Amino acid sequence: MHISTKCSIAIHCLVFIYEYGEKQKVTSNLLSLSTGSNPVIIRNIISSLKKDGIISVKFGTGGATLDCPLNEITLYRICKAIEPEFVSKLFGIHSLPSQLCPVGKNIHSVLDCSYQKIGNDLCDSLESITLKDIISDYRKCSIGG
Amino acid sequence: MHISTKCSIAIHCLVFIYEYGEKQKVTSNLLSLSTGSNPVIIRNIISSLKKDGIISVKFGTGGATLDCPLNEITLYRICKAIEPEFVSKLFGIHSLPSQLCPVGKNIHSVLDCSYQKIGNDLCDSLESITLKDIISDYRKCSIGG
DNA sequence: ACCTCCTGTAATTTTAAAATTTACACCATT
DNA sequence: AATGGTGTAAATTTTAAAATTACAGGAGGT
Repeated sequence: MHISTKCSIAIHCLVFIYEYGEKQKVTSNLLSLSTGSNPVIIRNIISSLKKDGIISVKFGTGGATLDCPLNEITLYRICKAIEPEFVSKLFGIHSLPSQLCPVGKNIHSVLDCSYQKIGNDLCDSLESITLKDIISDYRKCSIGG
Repeated sequence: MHISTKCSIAIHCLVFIYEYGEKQKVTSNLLSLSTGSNPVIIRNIISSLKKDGIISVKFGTGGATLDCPLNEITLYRICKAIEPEFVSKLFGIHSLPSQLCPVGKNIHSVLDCSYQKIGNDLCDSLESITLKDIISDYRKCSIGG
């Protein structure tokens, strides 16, 4: 029901892999230290990104590398890879409206009309930002701080 | 971190009040039955909508009525009334990235750049839908089902 | 004046979802 | 065969949301 923290962690990982992946072996343990979250969470995220073809991981010996040009990796693609149903999960809907009440009986379809439109707009918005933009933001930020 | 179910319940209540508010006294108990959620949740939602001037409630004797033209009640206004910080809560961010890592140190600012843009787009989208649209969807839906 | 039905809120408990931890099979390199 | 990695499953802990309980107070009917 929200843009998951996993998505933020995924972006963190991708930035890390892009910036340091050629110099050193990027393991789930290293990413776990950098993000401050659990290695298993990292492995699950990495696994999702891998299935989508965004990155590839050397089996056995370990280490993740980007497998795709920066401008083809949109936020939409990342969110979708992490959680395929993220759009429908974005909206919380009360599950048991009364079927005896005319409003209760129809409220789900009514909400769907609006929520679908908002979901589509959100996807467009997520589609418009790529890892290329994010890397460029990162380089700007990391000069100062 | 998501568009709350409270928001869906609020919309449900507003439709109910608009459609039946003149014929009968709409109490929190009635809305609780129609939505299938707890009277206290309803009262809290009603209270938030009241503070925003969307509805008014007769004190003591009870009963809620719309206090505002339909086309001035946007989804943005409803979400904001229910949860003023809903935009920033939309995005989950891992809270403890390593400050020793250049990516970890800057990831929050980097994410903010993109998330702010997405948050703005979402607000525009929510602003574009009003209760007038929703009532009209409701009337279409309730003919068939 | 008193009873009833309602609102407004605080405090607690329950429920459900997310994240962490633990555990272990399997692969590649040395 | 020892080491350091991945890939998952299962159990536990943590956290946030929703429901419940409880009660003080207002307005109207009798």
